[in-house]
Amino acid sequence: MIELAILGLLREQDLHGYELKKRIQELHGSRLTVSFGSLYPALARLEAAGAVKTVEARSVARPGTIPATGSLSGEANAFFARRRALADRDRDRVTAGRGRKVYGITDEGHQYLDELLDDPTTDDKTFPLKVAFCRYLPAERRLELFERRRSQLAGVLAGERTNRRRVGDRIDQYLRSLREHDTESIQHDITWLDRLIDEERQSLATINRDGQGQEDHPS
Amino acid sequence: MIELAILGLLREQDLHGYELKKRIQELHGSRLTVSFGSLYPALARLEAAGAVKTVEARSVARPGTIPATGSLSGEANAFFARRRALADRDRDRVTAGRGRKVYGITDEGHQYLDELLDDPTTDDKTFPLKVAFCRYLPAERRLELFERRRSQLAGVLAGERTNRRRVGDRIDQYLRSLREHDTESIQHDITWLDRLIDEERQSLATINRDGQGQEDHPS
DNA sequence: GTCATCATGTAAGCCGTTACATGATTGC
DNA sequence: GCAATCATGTAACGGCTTACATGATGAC
Repeated sequence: MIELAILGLLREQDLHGYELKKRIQELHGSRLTVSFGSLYPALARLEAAGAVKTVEARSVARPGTIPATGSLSGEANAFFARRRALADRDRDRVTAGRGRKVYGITDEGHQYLDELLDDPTTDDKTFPLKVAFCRYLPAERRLELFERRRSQLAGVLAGERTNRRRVGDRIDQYLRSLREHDTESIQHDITWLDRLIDEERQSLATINRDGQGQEDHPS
Repeated sequence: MIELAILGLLREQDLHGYELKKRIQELHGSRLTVSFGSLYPALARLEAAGAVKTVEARSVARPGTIPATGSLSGEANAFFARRRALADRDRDRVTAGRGRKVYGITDEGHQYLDELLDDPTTDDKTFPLKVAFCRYLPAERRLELFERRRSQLAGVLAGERTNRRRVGDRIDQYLRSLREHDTESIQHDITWLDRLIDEERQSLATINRDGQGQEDHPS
């Protein structure tokens, strides 16, 4: 779900395609790689659908300007962004040919992102991506997301146990080792999810106790 | 690589498509699912290429007969197989229409499987499948397979460390948790591989010391 | 006699890739 | 001025899925 990745990243910050690609890899440690051949058409699709729009027309590329990489706090970041914007205006020449196309998310895009996050599928590919952007979900739905994935993995584990009984022995050592490792990996995932769920429940309880219901939903 | 799965399974035992599908799921605990829409064309492709052949013409389906599921030792298994084969001959009627098509691997198929296992790609999808059938590799190449995967994962881990430095903070708690969990998962994989590599080296050393070089290569 | 399961196949389509083509900018 | 990297795009193709179509067999 490349669109989820794009919208999730754009929701935080305007970005151009090339930078988006890098950020997508960063999200999920190179397990999630997208090629330009799928990224650019996806951006075009999203633009046609009105979910994103070109924020800054083709302009001269100057690396480091748009991405605003770095660990600045909100205020400082905004300050430097303003300074850069001014500097940019002075130096921008629309040279003929290609330049950056910086995309931003629209209101429809926000809505679409919401839908994508709300979609109940939580497979191995989609779930990590949803976690990466689950901060944009209200706490209740985030909790549901974690619990849905947990029950799914628990199901797989149960299936493997009955499976092991069916297949029984007559299995070679490497296959056995692979299966054991699989089971351990899934258990590791479940343990992680349990921690996430627990933390989420605690924070929910705190919010309810203190009566600040909306605080977690910066939509 | 559905062909690897098919050939790997057929190398142990003749099977028909429907049963193959179930066995493929079993291999890698439902992470690897194939649909009939890809399985049957793949079988047709492999048959056209001469890698597999139809062992038993379309006959009446009688579950449990061909698959020979169960945990029987080699001799007992062979005995019952012979008994079943006799019974089958008596009862086989080629009813018009569809029945099972049981496939077996050919000499070319063995060769192709060898090539597939030898191919150096060890991505998340392919590697587990190769481990599932690595018993068909000579010990040296099996060791190489494990080491190749290990170094690949080590690379990912190194990349993530530098990555973490670049991105720095300004990362939300869920994304941080996701990344930490990713790192742990990869480390878990590496630990597993280290165990496999160690065992492989020990067994190789034993073989070399006892001078039975060929014993591990039932090709 | 009918329903679930077993069993094989085809067709349309989705989602992604690789390979190709183009050009701008930066550092040396 | 030349190479590496940044940057955007297109076209062909690959592999797999879903949905559809068909039919046999066994259990009740």
